[in-house]
Amino acid sequence: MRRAELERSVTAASNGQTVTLDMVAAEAGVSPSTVSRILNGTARVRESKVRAVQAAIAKLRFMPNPVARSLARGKSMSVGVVIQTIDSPFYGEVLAAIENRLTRASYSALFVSGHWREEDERRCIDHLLSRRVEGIILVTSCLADQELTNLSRSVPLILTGRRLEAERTLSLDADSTAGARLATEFLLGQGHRRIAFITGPAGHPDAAQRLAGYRAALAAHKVPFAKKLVVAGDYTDAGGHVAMMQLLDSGEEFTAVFAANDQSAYGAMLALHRRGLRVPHDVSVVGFDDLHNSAYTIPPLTSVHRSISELGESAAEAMIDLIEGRTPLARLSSATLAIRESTRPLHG
Amino acid sequence: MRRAELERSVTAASNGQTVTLDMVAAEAGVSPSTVSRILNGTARVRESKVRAVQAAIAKLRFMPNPVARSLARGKSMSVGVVIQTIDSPFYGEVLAAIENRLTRASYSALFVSGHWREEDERRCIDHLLSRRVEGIILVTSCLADQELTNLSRSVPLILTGRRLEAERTLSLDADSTAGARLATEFLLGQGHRRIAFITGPAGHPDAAQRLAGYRAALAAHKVPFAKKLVVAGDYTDAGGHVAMMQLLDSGEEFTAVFAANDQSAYGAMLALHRRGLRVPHDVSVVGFDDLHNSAYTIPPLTSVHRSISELGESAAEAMIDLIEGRTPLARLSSATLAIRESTRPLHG
DNA sequence: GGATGTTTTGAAAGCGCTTGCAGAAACTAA
DNA sequence: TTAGTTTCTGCAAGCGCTTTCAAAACATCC
Repeated sequence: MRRAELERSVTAASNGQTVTLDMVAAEAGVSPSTVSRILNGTARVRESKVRAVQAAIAKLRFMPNPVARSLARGKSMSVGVVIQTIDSPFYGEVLAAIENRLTRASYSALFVSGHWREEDERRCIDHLLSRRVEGIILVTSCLADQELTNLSRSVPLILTGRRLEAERTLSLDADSTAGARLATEFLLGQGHRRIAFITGPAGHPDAAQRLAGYRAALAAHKVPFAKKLVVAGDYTDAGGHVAMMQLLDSGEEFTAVFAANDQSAYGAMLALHRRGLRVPHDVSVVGFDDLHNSAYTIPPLTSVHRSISELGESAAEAMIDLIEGRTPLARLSSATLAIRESTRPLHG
Repeated sequence: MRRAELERSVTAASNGQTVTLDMVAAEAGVSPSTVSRILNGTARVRESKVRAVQAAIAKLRFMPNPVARSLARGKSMSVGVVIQTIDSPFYGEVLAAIENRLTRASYSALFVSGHWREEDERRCIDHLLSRRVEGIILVTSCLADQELTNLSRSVPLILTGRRLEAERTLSLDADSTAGARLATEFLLGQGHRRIAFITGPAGHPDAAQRLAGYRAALAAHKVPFAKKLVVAGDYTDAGGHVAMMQLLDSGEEFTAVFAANDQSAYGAMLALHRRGLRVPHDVSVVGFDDLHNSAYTIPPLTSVHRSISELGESAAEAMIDLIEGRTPLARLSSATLAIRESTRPLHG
């Protein structure tokens, strides 16, 4: 049977001439329309013909040409996915999920990366549009609301990590605020009062939410917000490292730090390590995103977990709904905290 | 001008009716063929008409429909990219590079993941084939040589991390053997003699190369190969962790460990940490791939570096050459060692 | 058995763009 | 000015599939 599979692969592929629907029709002794109808189930066809056609299809190993199909139907069966950097663990997971869901619905995904540059992103979107994608999923975007609103007029949109009201547009906001609050409250609950925060890139809505969550938690616990404990990061390891160095240099006291994402936390932990501070003994660290890798850092990182693949799946699912005229129902399970070894009670 | 850009975006997109080449022709007062010729530069056209057409195109904001174009030309301008898991830092980097290069040549990439399962991979390939991709880049593959050879008969192939002779096929072997040898020799040079090795998944050609490189280095230095020092990993953090635990439990002595990839090394380092062994004080660790993250582990990991994005770019470049009938010249710069803080001279 | 109502089916006209072919135009040469 | 070239340019026929429309085939009923 191993042999058989091979056989199958070979013939399916190596047949020089491409088999067309017309050839199938000829072989089965029916008209092309009939074949098409059988293929798409768009009309009832006599059982005997169905069988004849199916036999012909099998014999010729016919595969409908999606390009022709797209042209005829005026639909491309593809959706664009804009991310900022493909090579980040976070985006990787999202993409995997999107691709997976989309493929199952026999759409295909066109990935493009905007590199966090407005201009690049605009070019990417134009590229997608010119490829006639039927919808665009923006996993984070640098563009202004106004511009996205306009875009939404020409193609359905899914936005993640951002809120926007527009026609045929769904914001799939993972509500980072709540997650950030959860993390901060956890630290507070462990007795920490001087909790530093490493931010995400300025101007990034999602990053703003995380800061907001941090502040909300402090406020709720009547812990004064100390501006000096907030240092700028940019969601990268390097940024987290620099931020922590700055913080340590500032002489400000703190017993815990909450980083706006895991990568920043990695950088921060390294900085602490270099300065001879131990995690969690001297400083507790919490991250956000719970990347796969975070269970294997030293020490394993406590982090806000928000099924990333669920986010991707939901986005894809919603996109399909939007394209096919249904009203998508977006429900994301809320964030939880993966508690590991990078945190400890203050006076434990 | 911010305003102007916006304007542009809007009109380009929101125009309800799709503008077709025929409309451009009408507007410019020429025949569709002429417009097409101007668009593709397939024939000389009177200067005055060229201008008229360009004006019409600009006025109508016409964008040629790639689907129609594909159908007419019989080319899809898209290439398939098969990887195993999209959500791994390594693949992420490769993809980014491939996407980047391909886009520049106005091809688009269709990514699919095979999840390390033969069957899945076969399905993916069928999917790509049915989408009429003009070539397939296999960033690692689970399939047998024979099957790939067959596949190569229907579409040009680029294989990375694997060697295969077939028509219209190029193996872009990053030569892991040399890299592995480099790493091992580095450890030997530092005085280590009992060097453990955590392998990649069994049956994976690339993993086999890494083991071969390790053995070659030992042999070259007349250090006996100790079977007991080789433990099975699977390229994941978890696998590396288990492998190291096993190794420690085995009671075998060693002063250094070389992991077949960075992720395994992360897992191994965590295992060492849990057992109270310090890196590099008690055990030196070397990884392979030099993921971005490896500069931020604790301690930062010494690792074999092989510009991943170069690999991706070259693969894409070669694919384009193959598709367009040129003979690709594949040159990959050789591996280097990124020396960081996870290793130290044995009697330093 | 013919009228009437239901399926089934095929012919043909696209979808938007490319291209071979041949006539029209613009030039050259005589 | 005319025949001979060399350029342009339009016509029309696809690319492979979908879909409308109406004819064909079959079933139903009085």
